[in-house]
Amino acid sequence: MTIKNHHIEICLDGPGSVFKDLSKEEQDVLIKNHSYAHYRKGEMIFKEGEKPLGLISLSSGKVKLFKEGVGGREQILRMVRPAGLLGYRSLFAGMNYSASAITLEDSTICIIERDTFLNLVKTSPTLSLNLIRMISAELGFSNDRTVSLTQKHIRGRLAESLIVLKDTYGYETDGMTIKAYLSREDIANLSNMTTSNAIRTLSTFASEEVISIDGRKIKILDGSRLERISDLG
Amino acid sequence: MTIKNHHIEICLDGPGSVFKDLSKEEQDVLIKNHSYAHYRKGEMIFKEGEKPLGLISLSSGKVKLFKEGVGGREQILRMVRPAGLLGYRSLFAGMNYSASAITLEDSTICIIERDTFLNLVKTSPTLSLNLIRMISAELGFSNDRTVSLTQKHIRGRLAESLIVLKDTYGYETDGMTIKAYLSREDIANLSNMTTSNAIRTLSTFASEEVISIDGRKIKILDGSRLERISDLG
DNA sequence: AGGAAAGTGTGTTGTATAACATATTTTCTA
DNA sequence: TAGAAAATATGTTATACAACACACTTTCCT
Repeated sequence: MTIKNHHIEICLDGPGSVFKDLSKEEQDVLIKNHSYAHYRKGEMIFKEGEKPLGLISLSSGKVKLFKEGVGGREQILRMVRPAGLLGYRSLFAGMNYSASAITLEDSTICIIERDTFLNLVKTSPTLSLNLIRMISAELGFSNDRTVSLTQKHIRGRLAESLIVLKDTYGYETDGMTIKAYLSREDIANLSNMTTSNAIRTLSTFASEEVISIDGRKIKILDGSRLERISDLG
Repeated sequence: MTIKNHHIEICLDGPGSVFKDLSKEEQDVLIKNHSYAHYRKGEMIFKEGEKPLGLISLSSGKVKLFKEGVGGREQILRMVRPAGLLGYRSLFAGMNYSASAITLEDSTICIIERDTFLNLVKTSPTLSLNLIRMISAELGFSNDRTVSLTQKHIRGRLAESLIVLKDTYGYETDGMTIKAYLSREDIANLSNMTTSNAIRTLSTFASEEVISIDGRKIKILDGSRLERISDLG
């Protein structure tokens, strides 16, 4: 039996992994045909327009997936956490990447070779159903965000983004601090607003004691209030 | 052998159908386990929050899929054409509909019973791969739209919507008239703007001779110019 | 260590577009 | 077929937010 190293183990069995309930044999194929890579904080994993080499699964760290819009303005589409996949869309479509991925902290990825992955999808109903469910969920998220980002006002958009961050990365052990330390610029790009307005609105939330801020550390003091701000738009 | 009626035939073999290259046996299962329904223009097929009964495939007509946002404001997520699917996302997630569907003209749908569909997905790698490809494509579309709708200015958003309509429904035989006759309000809800601004901007485009308008009939006079307006934002 | 670069914070101005108002035309429907 | 309702059209006003300017602080290099 092949010995799983730590990185691929997380990619296979980590939270929400699409490979979770595959058979030993199927997982073995993946173990034998993967490689991995480390990236330091702020490094680019891939860039819009490049050709995908394989399926990427995040083993550790945090990654932002984003598109460049009008005038190079960045819109973050999704925040990725370990066992999350990157680049599968382009892989299935046989197209080049239509978004870029950059690490937010030191990260490790597993890369599963293109054909290995596609063949496994063809032979494993479990995997394909997991993939269908995962992509469907992401489509739902994307649709929700389209409506939020276009219709909600600044306060609502920022509140929603903080909730998204909390839901994606969870809390530190204190049960209040969001386990993600983004720059104000990234928070702005997640929320479709300028950096200035992200800074300003975060300060306002802090003065209203909905959150507290200490550098990049954000504590959610009043979750239900934050939820209400997000819902009202 | 089961005789295909006209409606299910389109759903199985129509343009972009995910059932297209299924085996005779597999298609037969669908033929035996489907029903169909007619809707007149403007009728609701399903509403956000309702429970999905089965997979819906559009056999004829046109349908808008939309979400209600802040203050009931409608955002059209997708325009559906024959052989396009509706409601699969909720079906896979086992959730209620998270968007509503209304016909834009008299339409016919085929309904494939929930379990029939899910079982077929489990046993047919062809179907699951087709589904994965289709959902991936839609996710790509959704991501693109998120960026366009949030970042482009009114002219760019409207231009893009006209291009989307043209790409989805094509031209009439004259090769200029968009084969879709939406209300100004629907065009606005597709483009994330108010009805007034949709009307105004359409007029401007007409006065610039990029398009011509005659009631709901829209002719694209200068496609490359329209493309440029869309790209510039 | 010391200078540059990046990130954070706050006030001011400009503008795109929503909101509103109202007229006209077209489409339903009883 | 008349009256109501919906859709289209256009002008005016209000405002949310981007854009800009600038000070201050932290982080990054070599």
